[in-house]
Amino acid sequence: MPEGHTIHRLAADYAERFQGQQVRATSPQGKFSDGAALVDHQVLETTEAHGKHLFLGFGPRWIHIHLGLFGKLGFGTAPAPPPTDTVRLRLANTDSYADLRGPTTCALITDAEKHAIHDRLGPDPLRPEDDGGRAWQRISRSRTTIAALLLDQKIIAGVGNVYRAEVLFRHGIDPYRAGRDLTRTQWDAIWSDLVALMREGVRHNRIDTVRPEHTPEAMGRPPRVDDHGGEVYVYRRALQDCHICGTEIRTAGLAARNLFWCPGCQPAGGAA
DNA sequence: GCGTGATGTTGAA
DNA sequence: TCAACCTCACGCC
Repeated sequence: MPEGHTIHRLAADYAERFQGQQVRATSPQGKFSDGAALVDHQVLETTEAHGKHLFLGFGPRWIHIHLGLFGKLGFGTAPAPPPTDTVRLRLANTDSYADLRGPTTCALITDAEKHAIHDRLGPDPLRPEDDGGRAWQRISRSRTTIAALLLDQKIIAGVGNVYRAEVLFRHGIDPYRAGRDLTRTQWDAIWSDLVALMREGVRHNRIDTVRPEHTPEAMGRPPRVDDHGGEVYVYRRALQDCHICGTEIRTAGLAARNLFWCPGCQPAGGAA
């Protein structure tokens, strides 16, 4: 279940196992048989991620992968077991295999098509050359809520529902505040925080957003068991008490997703 | 075994 | 705003 950090991690995982080598490519499920046939026995030259989009470079063509909500990648050591019939794409070499299941997108594309995808994505906190200033130009002019803007991949690429909720909490910002009512200073702090949080996410392959001084150990609470594996302040903690101020965490639908926030720490119209 | 929901996006209404 | 799509893990019977 992927936000941008997962995709960057997967790009590195593919590279580590297959880059510079010929791969065997198959589509046991059959939905990508033509594409797999075209890259079978080709060398995987490079891998790349932009936001939640993953690109595997085979000469002039790319495999474009988007996991969507359900997509999963499983890596393993050879010998690969017989694939189940939900495997959209299996890459394999003598040492490793990688099984892709349930992606929203798995398609062979040209360089031009890849460029078009980059062009419609905003800056990605995990791409070193990307710049949050580009996002600010859109946000500072928008009447849309900051919570909706953070999920808009045209504005900022790679942030998903967990990072959205958590970064707004960390900066004490009411999710319903309009983009144009943020200050440049607040946005710069959010962007640099996302850069740091998502880099940690790539490193540990999970989302942890709780500051050291707020960990259960530091606050004398029992160890946290968040069902998604990371330590967070508000994501999926509806009706539980905020660890910082004790207010009940709230949830509501926003931009077709479940939003979580603490009304105490993120007051409406409040200063951050 | 069945129903539900999930870290996402697109396209039609 | 809503349905559609893709898969799987979990809770409940």
